[in-house]
Amino acid sequence: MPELPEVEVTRRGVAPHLEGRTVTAVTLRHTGLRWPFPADLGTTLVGHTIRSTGRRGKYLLVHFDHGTLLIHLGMSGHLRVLPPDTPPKKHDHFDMQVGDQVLRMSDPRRFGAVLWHASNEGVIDNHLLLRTLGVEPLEAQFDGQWLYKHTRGRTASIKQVLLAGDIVVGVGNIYASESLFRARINPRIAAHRIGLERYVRLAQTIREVLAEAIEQGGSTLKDFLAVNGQSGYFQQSYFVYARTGEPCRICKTPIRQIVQGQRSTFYCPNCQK
DNA sequence: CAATTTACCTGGGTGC
DNA sequence: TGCACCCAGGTAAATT
Repeated sequence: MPELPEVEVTRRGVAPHLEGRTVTAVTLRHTGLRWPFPADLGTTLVGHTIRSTGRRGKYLLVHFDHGTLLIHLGMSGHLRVLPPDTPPKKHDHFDMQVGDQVLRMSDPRRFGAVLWHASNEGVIDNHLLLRTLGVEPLEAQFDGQWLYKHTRGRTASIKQVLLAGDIVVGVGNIYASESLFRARINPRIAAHRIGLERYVRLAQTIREVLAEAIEQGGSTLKDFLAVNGQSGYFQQSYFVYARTGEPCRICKTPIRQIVQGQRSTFYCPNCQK
């Protein structure tokens, strides 16, 4: 499922095909995904030129002079750049033709989103879905101090607090488990009981894991495919995720799987204290 | 009131 | 072949 690295890999993949090009057509094959598609999206976009692309958390941003298109891949979405005459498949719900190519969004489970934020509604960071997000994990503001400061008074487990996204964004289920393993922190520990020293280590491993995953083209589990149709291979680097019962790569102890907040967590009971 | 928990959306995969 | 069930990310509602 697309987490921050997959979204960033997607952004880098589509950006050269989008930036500086003009939208010539929009095709919708469904009424919407998580939310209805914006009304008159074709009218809004056709004839307008894409100025740049960006990303906020797991939201892919396509900037125009008059507003920003927000694309969220949900858990099963992906984007491809294709020749416009490519026949659409069952779950290809959204096409945006740019120049002589088409940006096509497929999302079988339709947990994703395509939204429009007009410039006259204010800066994109004020968007209802973006304004409550935590800091970007790869930007300078995010460090051990930041984690420590914002976890005082948080009694939930560190795993769930990472996933919540209000302190730091983009750390989904896979990378939360992987980061905590590398930082040697037990995912069940209450966030407010973890000290500054361990948070410095955790911030560092979160940065490392995400940066590595981006370099390796993201992970491919189930539905995620990179823009060129090839899969990433970060999943080959997993230490704990989806390795229930398999020996820890460090100490050979069987990897344990537990449920926290209705989500699976994977960890090594020996390495992570 | 802020933090936390629960419910919800969808459809592919699994197991009976 | 069918079908109940599970799981996932992120939001909103409910609860503490």
